[in-house]
Amino acid sequence: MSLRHAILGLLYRRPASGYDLLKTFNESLAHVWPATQSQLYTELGHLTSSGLVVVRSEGPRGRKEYGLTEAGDAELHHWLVDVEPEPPRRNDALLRMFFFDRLDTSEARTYLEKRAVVAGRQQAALIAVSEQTERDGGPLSTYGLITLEFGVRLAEMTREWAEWASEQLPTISRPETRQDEETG
Amino acid sequence: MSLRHAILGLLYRRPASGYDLLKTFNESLAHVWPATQSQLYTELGHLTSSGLVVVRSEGPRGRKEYGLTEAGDAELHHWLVDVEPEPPRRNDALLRMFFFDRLDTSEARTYLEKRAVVAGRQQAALIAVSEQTERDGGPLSTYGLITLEFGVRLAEMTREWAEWASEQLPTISRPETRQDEETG
DNA sequence: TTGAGCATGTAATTGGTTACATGATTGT
DNA sequence: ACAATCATGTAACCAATTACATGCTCAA
Repeated sequence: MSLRHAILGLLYRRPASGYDLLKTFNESLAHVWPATQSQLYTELGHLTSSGLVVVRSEGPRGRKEYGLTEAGDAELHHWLVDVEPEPPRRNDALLRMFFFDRLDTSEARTYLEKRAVVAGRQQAALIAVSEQTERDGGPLSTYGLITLEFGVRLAEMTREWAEWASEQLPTISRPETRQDEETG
Repeated sequence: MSLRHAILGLLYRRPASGYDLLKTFNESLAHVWPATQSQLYTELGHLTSSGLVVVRSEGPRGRKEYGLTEAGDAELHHWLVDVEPEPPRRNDALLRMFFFDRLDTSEARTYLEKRAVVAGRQQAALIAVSEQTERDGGPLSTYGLITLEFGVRLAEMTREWAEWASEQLPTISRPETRQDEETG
């Protein structure tokens, strides 16, 4: 469960309220680890109970500003260096490929060409963000740029793969015939 | 929710019991869409209620063999061609990168070098599986090979990215200092 | 006769999403 | 006064994981 670590990581930089964290999640972390308002407030409660964060100060409108405790700081470091990252377990796009023998070749080709176009657009968008971040500069952006670069390379790889895949398709249209038929 | 579609896709090839499906999930689908025994039996119940699958025959030990209905077949086709695949939303490894300014350069380098090694091993393993599948042949393996190729390219890209990233690290060790400290 | 493998199901818990509910402050 | 935004919290629901629970069949 990395949500707790995402919160610890943000609080390491500066103390923040649930409301502040939500904005950061939506603006910066949305594409690597989305979280909802509901989740954040719940998790801040859990983190407080387990002593990893603490309410530093209370402000207007019931605002509670959280900060890391020493235990929270240690847990963040432990997670960063000692815990093996879990690769994503599920991939909707790849799951489909397993069943493409159900389609005829022209349907499969249409699908793969669309994947290539979408990946190309994604790549262009990420490059734009990347260049903007670079222009804005600042030493803190180093790791942001490294993260973005992964996205750029992933999009590029996906586009190339989809183009390659559509060339691998059998040239004759051969939708497999069902063995038997029944209406539920 | 793609589990239902994974089940439909497998049942399109041949009728199967929950037990059969579990084996196929563990052997073939584990890396793109894992599912547990519990999930499969529950989902087969839902699919039956909604008329997408039907019990074709019952065998020894209470075995129930499921097959697609016409509605199930239509739903599978609809999903394959009309529904945009959802890209994975969460990436544990990338989330870490956001917080790497908390580490000093040597810790970050160690981490990234390990990523590169792991990705390289992964790539080798997938190439081996790929070559074996190719040798075993059969027209049904076309899409299996396309899926595997994605994995190979992803691993390669990850390795290259991790190597590149470790070169981007600032040369001086500069762990950010905490602004303030408190024990919960 | 016994153990491996076949075969199904339910319960409890966790993590995530959507929706509901409420209210305070601040700038115009 | 009013709207925008700040700010927190809970409830219901869904998907996934782990654990619990039971029993049959077949081959050695």
